[in-house]
Amino acid sequence: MSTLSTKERILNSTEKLIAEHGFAELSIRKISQRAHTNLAAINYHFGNKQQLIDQVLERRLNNLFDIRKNMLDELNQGDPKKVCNLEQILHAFIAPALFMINDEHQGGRIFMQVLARAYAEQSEALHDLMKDRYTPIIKEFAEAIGLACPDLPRETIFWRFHFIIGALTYTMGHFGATSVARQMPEEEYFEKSVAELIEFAKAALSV
Amino acid sequence: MSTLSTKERILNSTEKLIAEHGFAELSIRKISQRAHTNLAAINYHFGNKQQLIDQVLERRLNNLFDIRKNMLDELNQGDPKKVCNLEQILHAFIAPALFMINDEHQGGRIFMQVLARAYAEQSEALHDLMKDRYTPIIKEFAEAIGLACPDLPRETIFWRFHFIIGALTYTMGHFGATSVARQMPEEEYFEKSVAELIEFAKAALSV
DNA sequence: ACGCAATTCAAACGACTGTTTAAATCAATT
DNA sequence: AATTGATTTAAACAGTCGTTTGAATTGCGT
Repeated sequence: MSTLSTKERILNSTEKLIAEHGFAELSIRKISQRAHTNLAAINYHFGNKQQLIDQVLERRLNNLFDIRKNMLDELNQGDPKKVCNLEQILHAFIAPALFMINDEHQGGRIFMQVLARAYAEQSEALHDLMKDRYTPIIKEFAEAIGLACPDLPRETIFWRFHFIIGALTYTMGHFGATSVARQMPEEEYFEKSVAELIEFAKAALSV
Repeated sequence: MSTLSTKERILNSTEKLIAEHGFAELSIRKISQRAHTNLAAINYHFGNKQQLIDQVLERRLNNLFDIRKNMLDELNQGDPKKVCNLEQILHAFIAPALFMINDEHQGGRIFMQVLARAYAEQSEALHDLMKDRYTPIIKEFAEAIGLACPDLPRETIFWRFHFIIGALTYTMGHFGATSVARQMPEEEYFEKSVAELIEFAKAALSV
């Protein structure tokens, strides 16, 4: 049916179905139907439904975290104590997430809706992934921001960064919805979102 | 069993079950069991499951919007063109939402997790409610912020306010989780959240 | 071309889903 | 006390759910 393997087709159709209709209506029958395969293929390749969902989340999140980490390391040049430019730090954190959304070919926007829903549902697998991979990188970014904003107390940095993550998460999850309401072309609106969010974060950290 | 009516007990148990286990595991059998009533009582009082969920959302959202609107009108003194203090405007928007969270007696924190989940699931009923009631009030606040920040372009106001709403929504949805991680008493942490979020929003609108 | 392992498939399992039906119970009015 | 309407109940309905089973099929190394 396609050049992709059964396993890949299952992962893709799962992602699309979650984005389109949420977790509530997600069934392995619909998944297998959309992936042009059999019911039992899912249990064969992934064990059970939950482990399939976990792998959908992991597949892209690991990628996002790697990109963020690499961009920060490039600024750092391997030295966590190096003082970097605030805008570049924020760019390294924000841009990969939003670029992933705009990567229509790879279904990035779809994934962000999936992620937003899994986050709200407080998925256990997602929580574990966050603790193991996300939190350490968050801390690295917080450290870098602290060095770039020497006038702000450590505690303030924590709070402001927390709120910036909130603004980013909200924007990612509602990107499709808001872009419809705008009158500019979607591509233009996307780039505007990235720029405005970075400007917003800079302003929030400047006082 | 209780002083509350069957209808109220159903609404409350629904809210609690969504907050505890999400929409995925929500069944009218569990709801009726927890409300100490019969299966068919739900269909009798609410028509069907979806209309029950809709009423759970509406019950509290209408209340939140009313409070916000009243607080803004008090600042305005009924005149939408009156220039108000930025901090007071932000307080009128942010505080009612966070106070609702802290109202443990009325189950406010529970509701905010419900709201976060419904929002992620892109509930149709919630979307309609937003369009009819939320959007107009958002616009009123945006107007008031615009008057309070004469140096910022109208478009910038739009973006920054959008991000502030994101930070607020994120904080509401994850309040339970983050408060566990903090070492200060919960009550203190709550008040700190409100103050920090208002300071954050002020900073984000000051440049 | 054979044999073995990996993969795919149809079918069935038991459990759970939302909703409907009609009978039973309750509360209030005449 | 009888009657009426509102409420609650138990039971059944027709689907869908995730998972398992064992047979059929495929593809690859020999």
